[in-house]
Amino acid sequence: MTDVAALAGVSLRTVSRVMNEDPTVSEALRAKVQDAVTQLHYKPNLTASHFRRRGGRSLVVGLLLHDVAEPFLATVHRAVQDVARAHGYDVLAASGLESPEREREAVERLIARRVEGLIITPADNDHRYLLAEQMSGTAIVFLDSPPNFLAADSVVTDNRKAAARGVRHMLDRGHRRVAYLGFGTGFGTAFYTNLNRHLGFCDALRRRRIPVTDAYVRQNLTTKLAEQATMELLTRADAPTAIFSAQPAITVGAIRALQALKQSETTALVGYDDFYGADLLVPGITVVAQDPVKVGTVAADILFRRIDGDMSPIAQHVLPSKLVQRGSGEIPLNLT
Amino acid sequence: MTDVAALAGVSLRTVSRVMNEDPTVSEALRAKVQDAVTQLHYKPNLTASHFRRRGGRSLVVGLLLHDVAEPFLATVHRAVQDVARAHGYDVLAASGLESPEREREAVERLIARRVEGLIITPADNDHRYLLAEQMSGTAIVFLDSPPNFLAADSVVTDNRKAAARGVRHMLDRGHRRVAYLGFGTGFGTAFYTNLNRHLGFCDALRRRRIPVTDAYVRQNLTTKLAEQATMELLTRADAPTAIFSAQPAITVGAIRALQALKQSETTALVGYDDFYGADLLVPGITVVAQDPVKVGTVAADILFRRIDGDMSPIAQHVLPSKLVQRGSGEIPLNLT
DNA sequence: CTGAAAGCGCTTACAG
DNA sequence: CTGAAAGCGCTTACAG
Repeated sequence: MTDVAALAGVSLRTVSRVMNEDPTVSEALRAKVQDAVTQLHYKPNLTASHFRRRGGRSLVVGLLLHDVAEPFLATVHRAVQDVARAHGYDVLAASGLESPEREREAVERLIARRVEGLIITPADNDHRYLLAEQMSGTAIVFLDSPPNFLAADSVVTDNRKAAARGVRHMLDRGHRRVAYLGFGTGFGTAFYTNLNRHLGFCDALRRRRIPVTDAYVRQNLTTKLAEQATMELLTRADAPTAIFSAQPAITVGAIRALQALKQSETTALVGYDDFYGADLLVPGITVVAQDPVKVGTVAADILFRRIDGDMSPIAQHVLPSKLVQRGSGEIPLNLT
Repeated sequence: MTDVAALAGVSLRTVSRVMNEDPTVSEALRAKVQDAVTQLHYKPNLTASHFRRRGGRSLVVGLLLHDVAEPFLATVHRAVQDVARAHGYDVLAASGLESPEREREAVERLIARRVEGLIITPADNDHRYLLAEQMSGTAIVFLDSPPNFLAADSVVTDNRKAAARGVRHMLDRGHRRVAYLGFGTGFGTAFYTNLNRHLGFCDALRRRRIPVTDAYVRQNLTTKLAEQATMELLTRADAPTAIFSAQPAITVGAIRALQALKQSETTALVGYDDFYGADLLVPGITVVAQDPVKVGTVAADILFRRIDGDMSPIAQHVLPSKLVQRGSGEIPLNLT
């Protein structure tokens, strides 16, 4: 910029004004500066400019996800990007939060980059470490599960109600032996969402006065383990006739087992959250699903409202899930 | 940092050394500084530090993708993130490159942020606008399709060979009437990859002395349009008995049509690139697929090698695709 | 409407 | 081993 000023024969300040499209610059000077800019291939340095700017606004927000490649989160990411762009912000995303330590490390990194806001899908169960940052003015929104030991906005789904609804859907069709295939225990979002989906499962059974036992409950599953668990459950004497799966990865494992056992058409299956191809399977897979675009958009909207100075009380925003009937969940109990 | 120095009673330089874990600092001073840091809740400002650092290294690379939510690209993104993290870099990703203008806008933005490297899935057909940036030292790697009018590294797939192989797979099973369902014409990657896949399709036919006509070729499809095109093609008198689909979104459309016509088990289908659930369908969908993790890792490796000063000649890296047989591509010609 | 100067939070030769 | 000073590329009161 100094070079531009020198070549154009004006002061730094004038160049700065031209670059920022300040209207109070005479046309003649503007032209001279523009000429110098093109001659020197000058490109503004956003880093330097925001660094110096009032309040040191970086025009960057951070997004912490377990994995940007996970389809649901990838769609959330895109939605956040779109909102950010509309506000003139860029988004710095980090993945790989497989442990509380990794979450903190990634957060530190983003804080060091002076992001103005942070959207977090938590991997940790204790967010007091964010207090100082929050007090220094950084907006923080939690996604998928609320923070612990910290007052901050969050955007979550009605995990419990939605799961109950999915299970009830199968109970309505005569099933009484329903399996629950769950994932994480442990930390953060995995713990929170799985817990609530499991509670919803229990709610549905209890409401129908079906004894809630752990006999049909399997936790800590992956795709592979879900396949094995399903095989094992379905080959028991008192095998479940319906399955509720808490997550797409697990649903896929269950489907593999059902196909191997040739029971896809006879065992009811409802999964939590939609996945690509679910409608192409035979039967189509019935799911209770959240809308990832909505989740990302709402979270980003709240974040930018806070960044813009919104001081309204902190809130937990609960988004509804919807039941998508495709066939697998409508399979009735077979009274042979 | 000034505050920390004041509280610890040392100079700025000493604080800087401690923060950067410079070993030539006495233990006593280190302890004093650390105390001050914790007392003041001091957090280093990466922006300022890299801003001042030799060469103005930002430790950020930019990643331009059509859509971070697209499953293939989301996985590429994750791979790039992982490599970047290993190098101590963050990645700034931008989506929504639906036009050459948007590509340029996004690139300008990243340049203004002084990224040290750029990985681009091009939407434009003319990359001369990047020349100045390239000469100023920014590493640039193209993904999915090579640059035009610019000498830069690229990581692409053997689109033509892989498509030919997929088509040949069906010809080997007796088919002679094969349809090609393609996507973009127009700009950038969509144009390049679709063109080469189509050429591969033609290669395979020609090698078997099957006349290459446009009768079974449909371009510019989306999922919806692919479904319609497939319906239309299969209800003709001389309907094709095999289908080659150039992209997952299109493959899904074709599958819908095949299911609606109850011809999933009788019409051969091979798709380009794998997709979630392809192995769960009945029949499973045979695909020629690239490995997105590999694509992202290779591109990032090259980028960081360039950032680290590698001056070896610019190269086009061609990654192999593999044929994944799952059933749909092995359906033989039915000689009724 | 424009120029000269200070300063954002750091790092880095330069002395000592 | 450490301090005082300059400066990265900008913006912003302060004068004129």
